Amino acid sequence: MRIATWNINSVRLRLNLVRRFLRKYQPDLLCLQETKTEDHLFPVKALAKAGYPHQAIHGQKSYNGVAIISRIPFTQRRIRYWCGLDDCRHISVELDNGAEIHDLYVPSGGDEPDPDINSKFAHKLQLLGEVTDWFASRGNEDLRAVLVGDLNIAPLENDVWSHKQLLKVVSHTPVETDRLNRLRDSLDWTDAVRHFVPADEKIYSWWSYRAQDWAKSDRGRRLDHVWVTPALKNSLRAFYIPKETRGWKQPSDHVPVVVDLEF
DNA sequence: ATGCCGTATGATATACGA
Repeated sequence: MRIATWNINSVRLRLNLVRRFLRKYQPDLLCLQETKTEDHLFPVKALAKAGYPHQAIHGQKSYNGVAIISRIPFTQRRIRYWCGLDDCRHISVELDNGAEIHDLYVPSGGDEPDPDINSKFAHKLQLLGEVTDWFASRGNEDLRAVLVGDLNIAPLENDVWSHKQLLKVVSHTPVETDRLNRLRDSLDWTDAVRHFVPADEKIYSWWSYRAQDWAKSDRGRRLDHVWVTPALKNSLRAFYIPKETRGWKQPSDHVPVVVDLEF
């Protein structure tokens, strides 16, 4: 089973890039974030025609939005709401084998890493806390679950181009990485990419649009993640971060993260 | 680290991303 996650930054604008990725990497499931479209405008038919007829979508106009498209069927589709908002940041499906796939889009958090003066940062921390409590509340060592998405935090020193220079930049501040570690502890999740890549090796999934030459400056961050519960840890087989998608015409600023599981 | 780049929208400026 191959699972992919991609913050697409408008699924309608980048439909052709999605199709190109699907053709080239053949994931069984693709979890999208920042689809930025209402459900009735989601490209249901085009993606079904591309081989992904099973779709769970939860979007709104302009902002956020998540979707799971699949070539294998799923039995359940659920949405969770965080911070009392219906702002389209979560959707999950359950596969025939009982595994849950959770697609999550964590708020970016604005510019100032202080919840007292920046409500976006407060929202980010609160949402992480609620997600942590929810997963912890359903803890069960047999739970087979995969959590993917744009978590908007680069937790390790080598998840950013300069640990020292980003310590006070939202996405890599200690308060955020602490909260993400607490979320990881909620179900003893395994970070699938770091399962394969040693902690001293730099690896990213996002490069700013603002760099003149994203590849040359290579000032990236690893904001997109695939985590698995202990019951699936031994099923991890491989990962791919198809960096070339960042160089495609009119790209997303995020690239996909792809994980192969044998189950 | 700051960028001044990219998305969306009853839009020609503004909010948001990170």
